[in-house]
Amino acid sequence: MQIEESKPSLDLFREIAYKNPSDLIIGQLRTLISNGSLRPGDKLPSERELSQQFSTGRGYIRKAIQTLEFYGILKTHPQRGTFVSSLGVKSLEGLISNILRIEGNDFKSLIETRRILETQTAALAALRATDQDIAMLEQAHMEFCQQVEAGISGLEEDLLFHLKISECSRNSVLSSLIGMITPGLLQMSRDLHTCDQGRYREAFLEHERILSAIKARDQVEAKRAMREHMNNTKVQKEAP
Amino acid sequence: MQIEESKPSLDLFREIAYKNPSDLIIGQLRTLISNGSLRPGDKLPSERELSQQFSTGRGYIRKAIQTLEFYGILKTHPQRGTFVSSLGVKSLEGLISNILRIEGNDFKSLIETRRILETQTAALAALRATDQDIAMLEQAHMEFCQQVEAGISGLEEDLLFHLKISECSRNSVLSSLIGMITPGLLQMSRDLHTCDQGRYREAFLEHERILSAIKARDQVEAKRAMREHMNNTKVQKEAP
DNA sequence: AGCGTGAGATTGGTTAACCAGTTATTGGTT
DNA sequence: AACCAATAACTGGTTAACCAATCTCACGCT
Repeated sequence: MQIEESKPSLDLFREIAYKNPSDLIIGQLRTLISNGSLRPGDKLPSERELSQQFSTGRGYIRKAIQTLEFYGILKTHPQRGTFVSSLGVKSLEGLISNILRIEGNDFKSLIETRRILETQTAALAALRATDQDIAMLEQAHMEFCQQVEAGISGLEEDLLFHLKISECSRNSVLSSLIGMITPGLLQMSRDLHTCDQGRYREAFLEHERILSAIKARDQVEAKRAMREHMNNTKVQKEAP
Repeated sequence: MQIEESKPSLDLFREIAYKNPSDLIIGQLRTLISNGSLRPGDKLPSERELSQQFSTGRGYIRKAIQTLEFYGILKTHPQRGTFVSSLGVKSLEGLISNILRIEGNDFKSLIETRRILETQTAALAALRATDQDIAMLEQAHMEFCQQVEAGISGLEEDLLFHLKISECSRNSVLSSLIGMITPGLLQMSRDLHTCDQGRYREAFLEHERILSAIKARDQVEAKRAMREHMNNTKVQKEAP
């Protein structure tokens, strides 16, 4: 566990090692569940008891519990106590390990996932967009166009166009997920200067195709256009 | 805004109205960004100042900041301050509204999203699974089989099988996302008794097909098998 | 004038204490 | 013995105070 040695040369490692205390607590809770000390449906010890059992502040216990509740693993009733979800032990273990792994969201996975989400979202948008939605989309597209014409990067407007599409999909989960993974990508994209200026004119045309497909309610074409857009947008990093 | 009226007949509404204070703060921060009071790159006022400006506890400020940081909108440096991400104003607005909408994760969206994620994940697993991965998968499948044979529900093992597949996809983001949406679905599925006992035998066979496809490294077949599995698993609620 | 330097103010991080509501216990009554 | 009520203990929710690291800025030395 004592990863923090004398050489802070690689800051990446330090950032991984310096996990929030609450993440450690989540891990501890997982072992408790594995041990069988905490069975589904059981009531957790009080926050105070946990805090002194783990010898840490109660705030971290609270945060860990909130995280676990967000993922549906715990359920806390105010003034009554916190309870383990009625899922099975194995499921809980798997889920928690998944949660812990959420930090190592690497680059390629982000891009790949975005590709998947956006592609499907475009198809759904073509299926479900209302006339009002399409008007919104057109406006967003127009703003992007203006930025590109003005020679500005238009990265934000690009993102905004995609967010609007996700809203048109009428799928709140998809929309949320895209909103979650997009900022990181955008940041990386900006840091690496992935897109040269000429790229944006292409992107504009691709957007236009996507928009047309959605307007025409053509699912397969929307999907295809978005997939192509994603392929072109892909960060050219390992390309020789 | 004053939704909480005199009639608490519909508890659903109360639950929506009783948002965490931090969510309200997130909304406030959004208006600050919209106003232009908070421009990208700017340093936020100190947590204390914010807390008294919003007349609320500092803990809620902290929680809101943490949430916004998780989504990549803020970046906080210990002992230095919290800063607005260098994304554009419009993007920030769009993202935050997305975050606020994250609560209303409805049913159909969850199922639809799961279908999308799992389908693609299966294809990736077929592409990337190592021999060791496949051994894991087979063991998970076997355990599911045993549960079904024993007449037990096997809901947990079912989930575990899918989680293992997501791990095989070698895509940390996809894996995380599936881990995030699965518990809620599982809970609903259990509450509604979606799957009768006979269903599990079918599910077992479908799992077997998916596993075979992955073993054969056949992407399209894995995708197809998983899609069929999802179609059959789909909650039959609005079916006549 | 220019540059260190150190005290003070300010920051996010952390902990302890307080509050309102629930639950368990205990004592008395029937 | 059985039941009920009042009280004490305990719960999560919330706030205020403390801590170490950092930054700012004025002062003094060169």
